[in-house]
Amino acid sequence: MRYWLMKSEPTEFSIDDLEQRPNQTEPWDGVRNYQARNMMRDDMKAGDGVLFYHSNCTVPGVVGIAEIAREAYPDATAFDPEHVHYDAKSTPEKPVWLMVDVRFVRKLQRTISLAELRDQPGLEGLPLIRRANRLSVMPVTEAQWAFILSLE
DNA sequence: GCCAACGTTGGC
DNA sequence: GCCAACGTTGGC
Repeated sequence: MRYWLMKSEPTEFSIDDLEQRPNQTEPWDGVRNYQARNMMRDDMKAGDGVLFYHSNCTVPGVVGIAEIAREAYPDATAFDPEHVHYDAKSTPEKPVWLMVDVRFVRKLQRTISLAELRDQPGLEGLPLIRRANRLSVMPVTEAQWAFILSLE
């Protein structure tokens, strides 16, 4: 089993939105970065743990836990010219972009903020806290997972 | 294949 | 709203 951190802008899709979805499950569409796509395609398995991270908001940080509910499959929003995530490179015959389904597990009792994570000795290797990191999906080691959740 | 221009991310 | 970082695009 692997662990991940996935970013979402709460104004677009928040941990509360996920909790309220039918089956508490949501397709994670809109990933348009090859590195993130490759990790989803090659390494994400059903049951993997996900730290749900709120970005671009008042207090960016980890706000909840989710899990991978369905492994990578074509992101249909790329096929729709009307959709904001449309990409002409991707077709149903040769899909370029993939998504996974994510299922709600629980909210954290409090937000573990980016600022707090930056202050932790031992998290230096976490891609999230590298300067200006823009990956929206990134791996988290089992030790990092346990350590971050121990801060709760 | 290089690299400047451009667009996006995301913290602050 | 600003802007640094960085991925992508496209001219050459």
